[in-house]
Amino acid sequence: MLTDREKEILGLITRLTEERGFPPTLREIGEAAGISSTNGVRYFLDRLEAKGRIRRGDGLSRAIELIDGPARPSATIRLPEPVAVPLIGRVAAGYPVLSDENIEEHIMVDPSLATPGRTFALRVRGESMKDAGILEGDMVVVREQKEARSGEIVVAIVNGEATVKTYRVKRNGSVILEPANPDFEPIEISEEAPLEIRGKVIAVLRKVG
Amino acid sequence: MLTDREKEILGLITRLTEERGFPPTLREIGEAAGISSTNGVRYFLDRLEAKGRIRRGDGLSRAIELIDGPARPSATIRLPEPVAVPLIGRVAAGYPVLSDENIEEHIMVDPSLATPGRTFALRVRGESMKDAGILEGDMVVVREQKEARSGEIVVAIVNGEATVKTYRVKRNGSVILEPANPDFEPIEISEEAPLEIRGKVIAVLRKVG
DNA sequence: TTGCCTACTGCACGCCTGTGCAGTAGGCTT
DNA sequence: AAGCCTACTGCACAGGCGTGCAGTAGGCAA
Repeated sequence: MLTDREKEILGLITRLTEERGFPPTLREIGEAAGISSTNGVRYFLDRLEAKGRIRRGDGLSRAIELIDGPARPSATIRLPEPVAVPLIGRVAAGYPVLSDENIEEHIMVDPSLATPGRTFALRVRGESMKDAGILEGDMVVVREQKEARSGEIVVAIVNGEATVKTYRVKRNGSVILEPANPDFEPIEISEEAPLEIRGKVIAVLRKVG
Repeated sequence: MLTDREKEILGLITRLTEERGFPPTLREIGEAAGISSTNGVRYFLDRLEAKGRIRRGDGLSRAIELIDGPARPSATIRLPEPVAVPLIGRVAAGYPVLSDENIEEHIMVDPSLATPGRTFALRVRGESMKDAGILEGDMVVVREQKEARSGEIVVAIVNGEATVKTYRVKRNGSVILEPANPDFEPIEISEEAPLEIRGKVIAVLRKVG
């Protein structure tokens, strides 16, 4: 239906509109597409309008209305494919983390921060990892795994309670969960307080303000 | 927060934008609101921008972006629609942040963390905001704006250099950019070192490990 | 009554922006 | 070789459109 170049131009218009909140002018499209003449751009707008992908206001500036096509027209600009990560309510002992009843909603995460698959997100409670830049209310993206290497930040269950801490194996072989805040004490793992690693923190997301 | 008339004007702009797919001009708003002078309209736009309900492009026609944008007719499925945010390379003085050559790539962000529109992301250099949970290498999502309220974390240019700091207006009216790390000194704003605010940090993203 | 805030009018200026018209060049088909 | 489609360049032009500056009028608080 659309030629490659037409798709490209339509994608550009969509991107510019989304980024700025209002549609671009002919010259702005031209600059983005590498077309120096406003009429080169107009040629494409006429075409896109004839093909029903946009509507235009006569003589008005920026009067480009996008008519949503069946698919996202942005296929030509390489937008990364986001990953849907389930946001879970609680990490409880015994229960599998990724069970359906446990999933409240999904958040979309850039693929550079999370891989699809056995990944979940949860909201951090408490200030115990403050000095690692993980604050109360932050969301952490966690890759589900049962083991970890020393120094990695993990989600684990000790004493029936879920917690986010740095996993550390000491020289003498003893294991501790280390907070990143001098106000908190490390948790020593013993036979009375066994460790259940649920996953490893791979990203932190925070809404500011 | 808004006066009755301000609400009315904002509602008008929202309605016009939704009806036509692109924002109105000053004169179109005036006609709809019964204001004969473009400056009557401009008065309200200045107010709405100062109150953070819209953002405007300098000197550009129809460059009105609604902050709590018009409800886009998105087929709301169970997954949230991610927002594409351009990741920019450098924030230089005098240069518009959101120019095409400046955009390296896009990252996808959950809509709860960023609204579509004039938003960009950049990578943080330095440890000066460590205690605010913003570490070296983190990506911050920034809403482009030229002013800020005291206490907000901003991206600004002082002495030709881009920086992320807390914007603070003191009792005596003097302005400082405050780091969140005792190893760094606050930057005092003076006539020799003027302040150029580029935007406000609205989210922090970090890849761990 | 002085001042400040809200809510405008009126007008000139000048860049921004879409339009009209003329033309070019490569690729493909006939 | 002619013709048509895609994909543009270049330039002049008129009016759209935001901006600057000057001014007005009512309400309300000190």
